[in-house]
Parts: sequence; C-alpha cells; structure tokens
Amino acid sequence: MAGISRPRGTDDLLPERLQAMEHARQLGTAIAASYGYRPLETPIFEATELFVRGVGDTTDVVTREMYTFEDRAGRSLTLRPEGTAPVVRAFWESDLRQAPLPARLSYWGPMFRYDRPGRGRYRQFHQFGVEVLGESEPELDAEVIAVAWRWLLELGLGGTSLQLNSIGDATCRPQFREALLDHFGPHLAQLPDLDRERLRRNPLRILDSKDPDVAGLLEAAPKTTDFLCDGCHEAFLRVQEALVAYGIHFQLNPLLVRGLDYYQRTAFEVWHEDLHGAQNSLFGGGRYDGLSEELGYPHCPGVGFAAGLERVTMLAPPPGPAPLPLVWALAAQPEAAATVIRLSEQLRGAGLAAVVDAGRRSLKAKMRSAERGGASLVCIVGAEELSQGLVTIRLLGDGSQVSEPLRTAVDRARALLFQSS
RNA sequence: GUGGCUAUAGCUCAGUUGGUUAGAGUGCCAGGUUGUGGCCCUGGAGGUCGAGGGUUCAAGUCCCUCUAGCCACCCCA
Repeated sequence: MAGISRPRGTDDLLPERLQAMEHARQLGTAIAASYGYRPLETPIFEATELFVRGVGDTTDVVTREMYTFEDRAGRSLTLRPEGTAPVVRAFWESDLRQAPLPARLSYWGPMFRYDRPGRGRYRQFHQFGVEVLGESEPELDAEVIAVAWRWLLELGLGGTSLQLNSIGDATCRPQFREALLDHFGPHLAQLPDLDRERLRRNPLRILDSKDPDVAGLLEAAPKTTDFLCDGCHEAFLRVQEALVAYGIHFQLNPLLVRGLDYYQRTAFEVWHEDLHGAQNSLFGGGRYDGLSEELGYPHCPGVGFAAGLERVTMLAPPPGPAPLPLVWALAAQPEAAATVIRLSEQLRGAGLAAVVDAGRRSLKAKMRSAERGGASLVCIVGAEELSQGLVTIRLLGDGSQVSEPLRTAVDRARALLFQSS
C-alpha cells in the first residue's frame, strides 16, 4: 500500500488490544495498591547519562539499543529503555524519600529499545513495574514477586514458571567470576566465538549459552549459589522462606543471570511455556542495592520487577466487552434527523452510551449497523412517530418492540435495558 | 547486528512449466421487504500483485536491491 507506514518495530494499539492492555495495567496498579504501592510516572526521555551509568555502559541496552538524540540546547537525551533508573532518580529529586521508608511505588509506560523486532518484541513497548526503595530486607524481594504473581493469577494467565537465583554481591561475585574463568579457561579453544567473547567481557553471561557443545561444560560449571558470602546466603534463604509463606512455587535456576549491570543478590524471571527461545521472559526483576550510588546519589537499596504488557496481553485471555450497553438512535426518514440527534443527547445525559445515525441510508442498513455495532436496543423515529410524538423502541435480543411517548422514551429505554440485562 | 522464510482485495488465502480483462471466502455498500437487525438469495464497489530496477515478444510467477513481518541466534519485557 502506498503512503507512509509506521516505523519498524512499532505497533498501533487498536481498540481491542488497547482495551486488553489498559485492563492489564489497571489490574496491576490496583493489585500493587493493595500491597501499599503508589503509582508514579516519570518522563519518557531522560539524560543519557542516567542510563549509561545506571544500566551499565557495557550492556547491549546501552551500547546498541538506545534512542539517543541531542535537543536544541545540545543536551544528550535518551528515550528511556527501562524504568528503574528513572524511578530511583525521581525518588531522590522529590520528597518521596521524606515519607516513611521503604517507598513502595508502581509505574507504567512506554519504553524504547532499538533492537530487531519480532513476535512480542517491539522497539516501543510498554512495561508495568514496581519498585521498593530504601530498605534491603529480603522479605521485600518476596513481596515484589508476590505482587507480580497475584497479578498473573488475576489476569488468568497460566503456563508460567518463576525462575529464581541469587547472583551475589560485590563481596562474593568476584570469586564466582574467577571460578568461572578457571572452569572454562582450559576449554577456551573449543568454545564458540560468542561464548569466548562473553567470557572475556562479562563471564556470568556464559551461563546463558544455548550452544549444545557447551551444555556439558555448563553442567559441571560452578554455581552462583555455591559462592554466596554469608550475607547473600542468608538473604537468599529468607527470600525463599518468605515465598513459601506467600504460597508461591519457584524453580531455583543457577543459570539465571540478568542483562543489566545493576542487579545483585536476588534475580528472577517469569517464563511462559508458549514463548520460545530467549523471548520467553514475561517479567524480569531483582535487587539492585548498588544502583543509587552508581547514579551519584547516596546509598539506597532497592528491589523491583518490570513486565512487558505486550507479552502479557498476548497470552492472557481477553477481558470481557465494554460493560456499558449501547443504544442506537435511528432516523427512519430525513425529517426525523434533528429529533434523533436530540434524543441521543438525552440518552447520554441519562448515563447511557448512545450512537446516533441521522443520515440518509435506509432503515434496514441502519438496523444492520446497529446489530453489528453491538447495540442492545434501538430507538427509531420516522414520519409516523413524529406526527404522534412517539418513539419506537426495539430490543435487539428478542426483537420485542414498543411505542413510547418522546417525553418518557429515555426512562423507558433505561428500564428496558435494565430488565434485559 | 548475523542467518533463513515470507509479502496477491479491509481481513484470511488460491493463482499450473512465465501466456488474454488476477480469483475465492469473509467483511463493506445496495436490492429482494414503499420503515425494521440476525438466516437466505441477487448485484456492486474495492487490487499500481510490498517498493524500485532487470531478463523476456510477454512477469503476480524468474533475477537483483530496498522496505516490512515472521523464525532461529544475540539480547531483553
């Protein structure tokens, strides 16, 4: 088709899909609120530096996926690729930190990453997430997961599994990295190029390898959890105990690592059986106690998750139709146009949703449109009704039909709708 | 960013070894019912065959480039 088409990797949220996404988002916000989380929104663009320092300057997100531009004053700005660093920034720039800690926050909005589009993967996508700032108690890690899990349940989304790991912190992770290097070092020659590069740049990432030749080596590789320092070990146990208390099943996954630099200790993802390859992640999250300092603020522990709304709504059963029953007001002849327009306004004033068709098409065509358009009831005014001051009211469900004086037609329509539903 | 598959009506898709005015279903508009939806019947509109170039007497069909989507990697939501 000729004309201008939308940019690669973007999608129009047509009514049906938008309704599903709004539903998921509102449900998420409401569930988070029931755990004491208050919603906030941050700008869609931020100083580039926020992500370079927060997400990590060696990560894929920063090195090749950011939409970065200069504004007219020469500032480097970036369309946000994720939501956590902006929330931490907003926390410090506001009075949120004056309220009792921890601060429990939820957010929603579009995110932008310049990577190759595919099913459930967009360059502009939407995330819903929560963050808990200002306290490092491991029970909070479990709480965040509980919010996510309850959300999934209420969305009716089955086929999911919770993957849980601890990737240690600044005191124990270096030792684990050494152990990994020692383990794979002797076999460098037989590793695929990609994995050799991973080992060089970010050794933990080799645990992500899906190369069958590496499977054996991975099997015997050191586990993150064997190297946890006392603090991390105890914290990990408390997270698991709290999850049991919440009644949430989890799968310990020693191969789970996260792509963004700021995570430490708890890392988790929710996977779905219908999503394949490396796109199976519905949610991702974890603890990021070092992020605040990376950004140049005082120490401030935090934990949170983010979920991709496109992926969630792709897999969850669609929400029911709009609850408001529709009334269509139809003119049977041109001379009734003004009357049906006035009538439709009165219907709306009475709290009903009304569509008016005062055009010149045949009544048959208008009835057909009303039926296809989801009308529960139609009000017909033509020459006959005009001369007697009446409105013909027809219920589309059973085809029953009554004549009602124009003055009381709105009340009668409401009563009939109420009875029939 | 790498490799592969795909692109025909609003939507889902046919289209023979290259060969006349490119089809179906569905949706849309209208008629059958001088004012009444669903079921049925009839008719109509709607296509630069993703874009550009090339081969050929002749291209929806073969070749090249680009664009977009999908799949597997990379990586993430």
